[in-house]
Amino acid sequence: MFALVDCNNFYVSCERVFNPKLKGKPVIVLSNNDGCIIARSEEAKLLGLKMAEPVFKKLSFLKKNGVRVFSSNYTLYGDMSQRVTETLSHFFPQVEIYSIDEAFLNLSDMNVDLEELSKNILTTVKQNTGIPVSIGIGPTKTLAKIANKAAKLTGGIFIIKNDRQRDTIIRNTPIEKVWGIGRQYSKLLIRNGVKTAFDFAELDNNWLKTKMKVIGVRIKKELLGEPCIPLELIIPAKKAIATTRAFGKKTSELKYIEEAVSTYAVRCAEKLRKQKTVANLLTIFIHTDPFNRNEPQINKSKTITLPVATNDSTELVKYALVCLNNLFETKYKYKKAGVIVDGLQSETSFQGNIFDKKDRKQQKLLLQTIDKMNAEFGRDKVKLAIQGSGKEWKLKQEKLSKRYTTNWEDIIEVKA
DNA sequence: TCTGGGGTCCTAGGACCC
DNA sequence: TCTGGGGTCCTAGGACCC
Repeated sequence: MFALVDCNNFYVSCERVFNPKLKGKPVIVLSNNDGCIIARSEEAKLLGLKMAEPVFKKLSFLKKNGVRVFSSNYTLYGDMSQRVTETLSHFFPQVEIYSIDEAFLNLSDMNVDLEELSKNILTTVKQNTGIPVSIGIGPTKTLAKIANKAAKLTGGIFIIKNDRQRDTIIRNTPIEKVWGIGRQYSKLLIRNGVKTAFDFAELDNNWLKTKMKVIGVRIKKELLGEPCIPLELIIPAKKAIATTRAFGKKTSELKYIEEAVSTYAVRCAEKLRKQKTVANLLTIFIHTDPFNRNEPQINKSKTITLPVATNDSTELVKYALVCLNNLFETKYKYKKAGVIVDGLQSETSFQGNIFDKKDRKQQKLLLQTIDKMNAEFGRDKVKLAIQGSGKEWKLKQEKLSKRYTTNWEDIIEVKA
């Protein structure tokens, strides 16, 4: 059996842990740049606020209904996520961290009453971290996901115990709610009369294979209780790393875009060094604001193969700027840029270049020192001059809460 | 005025190898 | 009139996830 533990309205719950006044009130958390609604408390959902809704369309509504609004605070959420995972790891040897707010558990060798176990998890996680979670249990990951959805309506726990229960629950699961069925497949399936997970499980394998390839067949098996997706216990190294952002305000100035792109490249280099990999492909993209129909639009990208795979900030910045200058045209107002590194290989064993005469030892030492200083004194305390101040393009984050758990200055004070 | 960011997997098709 | 067979690797594009 698999369990899926899912934190309820995770980002909102994180905010509530440190600000109990938010309990019982409608609360939402916004995406980067304070753009869209990406987390909602139950009260906010009841008000009819939708996921991914642009917040500017709702400003007066939010005010009228006393909705509390927060910018996303990933430093806080990341740390809280780790605390939840730690608690789960005490219970179980086999935990797969599936996302920032979800974990799969393997319950196969657990000789205990699942109901009791689930209750225990619920209360312990709540006690240790302050975060409420729901648990869905089923014979496959796909069914555990479905059970988890049901758990949200039944007090936090739902267990699919036998085939009869499985049949009932998949009959009541709309096809678009199934893990792995997105918008496009939903449309296709509904067109073909497949409305529920149960309908899907009855489909002919050949039809499935032509329409949805191996993925479709796998989902069908999972829905019928045959596990095809194993627990991933080791977090695999990333195969690509991206840093992409919309600017706080639009700009036509190459200088500012250079600052932003350099900063994104440095960020990618830092992420590469952290997982001890080097990249040999670099992609830069820039584009205008796709929502503004009145302005001329442009959306360009350029990918280059680096002469030697690297995680050196200065080198990535150098090539990123070459690409950018290649793409940039003065007449547009740019809204977003991004840097993506690809073709990642291990730092210690990658394909060299016989013409490369550069001494990399010295440079590596320098980068390690910078990483250490920035870890201690704060991001970008030591940075490249080209990165600039960021005040022309940095994110809008007007409703940011404190970093309660990772920053001494933000720690909560108790007055007695 | 204002609409997020960061990933993965699968497949088809072309280039290339012996 | 007639020109092999069996592979791998890479990339772009489309789907998905949170």
